[in-house]
Amino acid sequence: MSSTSFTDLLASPGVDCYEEDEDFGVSGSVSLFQGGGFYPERTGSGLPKFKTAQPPPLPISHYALSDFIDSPLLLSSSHTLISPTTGAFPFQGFNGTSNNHSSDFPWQPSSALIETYGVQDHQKKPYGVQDHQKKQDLIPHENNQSFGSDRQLKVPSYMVSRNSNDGYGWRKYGQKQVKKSENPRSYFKCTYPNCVSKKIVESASDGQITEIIYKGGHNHPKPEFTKRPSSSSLANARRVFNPSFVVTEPHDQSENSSISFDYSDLEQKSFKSEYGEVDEEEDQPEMKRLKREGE
DNA sequence: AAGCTTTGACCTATA
DNA sequence: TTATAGGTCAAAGCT
Repeated sequence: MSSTSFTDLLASPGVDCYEEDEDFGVSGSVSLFQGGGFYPERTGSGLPKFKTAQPPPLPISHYALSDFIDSPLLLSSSHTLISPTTGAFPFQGFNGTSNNHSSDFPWQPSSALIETYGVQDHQKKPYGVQDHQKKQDLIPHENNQSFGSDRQLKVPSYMVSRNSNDGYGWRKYGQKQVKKSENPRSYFKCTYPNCVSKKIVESASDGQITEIIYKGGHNHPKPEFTKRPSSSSLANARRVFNPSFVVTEPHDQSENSSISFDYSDLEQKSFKSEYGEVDEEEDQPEMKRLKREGE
């Protein structure tokens, strides 16, 4: 197991390229656990402090993905692996047989900075500088070829611009063309009252999500949705986003020294909502829209 | 009518 | 100190 390579994981039948969305990154976020828990980082004023959260000493993303995967830190602390193709956790031994009470936990611990990368993007453009350098380090180029013709990764624009179906409600509050990427970034805030969680979605012109960055954490449980999508197309559309892997970075220096991967906790907390209901839970506004259109 | 996206302007951090 | 880039605001329009 310790020799599991990125390629192996890619080839693994257990890796479902159509697994769920980036929220696994959220669920798999790590840095918040060792510090005593949830940390929507806040300044003294109560505002989230994102900029100061650059943790140079030991960001995971400085390591090769294979190292990350092989890390006993990761393996020993959970039953899970991050799928390099999906960014999802296979959750071995957690196929719904475990505690499924996702609603039992008061909040979704998604406060770590999470970056998920769409695979296609890496073959068409190299990342440039700084963080992107790190990203490249995490991407075994040999494996990029595996995604060569994977056109099913195309993501409808509504997915990109809305919420990428992680179960939370997101409202777009800005878009910007940034220099270090050829793709525009869309800025989203969680629509839940008083929730400071944000995410930045970088998407290519053709609608492919190339990167998602989560900032801040949700201070509320994931909304429960009861709607069941009848549209297979919508379901399919939702599935096409295929983050190649998840990188987490603690963005609080206080957490640099020890990065904990307590996924077991996360499993219990979020798995149901991810695997059990996530197919049913839709982008809430999107569903409203579709519903309206159907009427 | 509410909630969303769009988009230009503005603010702030960084080199 | 200044220029630049990234992030956010907020008005307007749309669904």
